[in-house]
Amino acid sequence: MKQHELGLLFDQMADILEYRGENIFRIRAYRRASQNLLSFSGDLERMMQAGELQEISGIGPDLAEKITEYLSTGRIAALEKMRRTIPKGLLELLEIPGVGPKTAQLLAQRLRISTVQQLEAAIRAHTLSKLPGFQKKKEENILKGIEILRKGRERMHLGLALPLAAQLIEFLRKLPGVTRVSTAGSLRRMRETIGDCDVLAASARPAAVIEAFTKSHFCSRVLGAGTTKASIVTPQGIQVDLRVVKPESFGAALQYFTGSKEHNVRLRELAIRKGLKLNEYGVFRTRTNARIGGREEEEMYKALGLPWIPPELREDSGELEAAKAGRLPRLVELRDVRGDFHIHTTWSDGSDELEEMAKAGAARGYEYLAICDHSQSLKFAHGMSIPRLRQQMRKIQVINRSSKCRLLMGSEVDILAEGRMDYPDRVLAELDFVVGSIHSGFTQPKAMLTRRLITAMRNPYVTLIAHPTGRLMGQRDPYPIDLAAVFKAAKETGTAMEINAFPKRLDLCDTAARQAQESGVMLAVSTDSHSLDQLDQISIGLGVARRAWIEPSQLLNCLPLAGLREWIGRKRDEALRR
DNA sequence: GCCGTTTTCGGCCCGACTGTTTTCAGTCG
Repeated sequence: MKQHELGLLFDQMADILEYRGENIFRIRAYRRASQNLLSFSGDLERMMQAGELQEISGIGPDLAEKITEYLSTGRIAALEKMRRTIPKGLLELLEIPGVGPKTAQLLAQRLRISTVQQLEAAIRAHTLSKLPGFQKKKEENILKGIEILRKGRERMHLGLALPLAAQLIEFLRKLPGVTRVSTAGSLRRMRETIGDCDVLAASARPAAVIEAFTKSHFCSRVLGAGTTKASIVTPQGIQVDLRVVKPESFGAALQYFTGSKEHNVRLRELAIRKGLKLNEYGVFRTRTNARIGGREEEEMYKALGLPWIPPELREDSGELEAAKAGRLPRLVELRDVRGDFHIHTTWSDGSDELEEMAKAGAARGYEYLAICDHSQSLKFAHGMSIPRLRQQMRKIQVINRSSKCRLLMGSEVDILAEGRMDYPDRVLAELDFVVGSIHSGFTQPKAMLTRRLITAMRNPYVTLIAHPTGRLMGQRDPYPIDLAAVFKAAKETGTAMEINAFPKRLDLCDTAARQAQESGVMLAVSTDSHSLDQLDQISIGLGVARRAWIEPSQLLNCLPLAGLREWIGRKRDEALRR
């Protein structure tokens, strides 16, 4: 997680440089380094020791040195020095939407304002209007910005954004003159949280679409609307940005608005070197301004000599290099998935019956579903005693006689404080599929939690470690574990690691999952469904898997039933032979 | 501050919207 801390620190350095009005390209270098570190999935410490930090894109000699300094001392002297050159509290001003470096500079130098409170008081006292270029409207905008900042600029998770996006798309598709519609932005890239919903439409008459949109029931407040784009807030308080382009530019606009920004910047740099120019209207020859594509997204990449890159990979985290070398992964898709694991029913804390789950699995074309209700210790979730577990196993065997989708006899077994499992091995041996998970003792030190997980993985019957870091977005931070050590043990013991598809969990997260996949660990997407409809959340988990560059061969769900049984059996055999 | 199938120096992505000083700087994505 050091890369995350460093990413934030470099971003702060960029803020300060920007406030001081320094070289824009130097600022950009810090921003790019920040972004790349935030999405970096490798082992920073190891790279530092091997002297490989400069292999990270955007990291040169200077920043490599700053990273080394931070990893060894926990500080960056240059940043501390920079902080002393700006008024205290000023960085907070820059957080206000609508306040950039120029405004902050003006406020600090002319009115000695350097905190949000001071700024608010000054607006209420109308002292801002004394500044050049400040009138009523601008004051109002800043007040609105402060309000948004206070609300915490909440990002919503994908589970909320996807249904809204589906409704928006249906609405837009029905408007007269609209020929194509798509999500864009972080939503299309399947980021785990979304700042605002980006939607793109193609129409020969964009202004009419914008008007219909801002007058629709989706809109409770218009933040801004021109002839080709509009930003609104829905009654639920979600910001939606709509762009409308001519059909011949749809591909270019889709590419452009899907981002990420870093991916696009790299793409345009590449274009310049090839004598081309990219924008949201198409791809053009720089010299003649002749347009050579833009109706389809593929054309944009093709013009640069690249294959189409799946949106989930567009984070400037190696996808352009892979595309150039013809080594893009064949990402896992829903049609590769043959089953789901970690399913709860009325036997513990789920709300639907075994039979209904079997039918729902068959309806999705699944070969199998692993039923994994809670184990005996987890009283509040109606964890099952051993006799009750055996009763459920008998029931499953009966259902399997007539079910198209096979139910696997499984359990979500608590990993107890010392790494011992909540059922004895003789009981685990009766099960087809054992999920191990931690539900208690989250506050143990890192070393102890890590040892606890590794001990569980050494158990021959444990197939899968569920939600390995235990995080709940907005509620509980991940508990501290040594991921590299856990993945090493997973690889050695033949234990799979879960990508839990529950929208608040998404655990492993994208970067951790990529680290696991690069370590050669088998992964599994499971929905942790507690009801029938939650089985659909598999697509959210697959989004994470795709962001982690996972191919079908690296995902347990893609094995046919026989192959799955073989994979589970291999670990049991090898462990018992020792 | 980074980076290289034009370059180890001299470049570095592009456009919409807003408010306003009415021609463009500032901010955002």
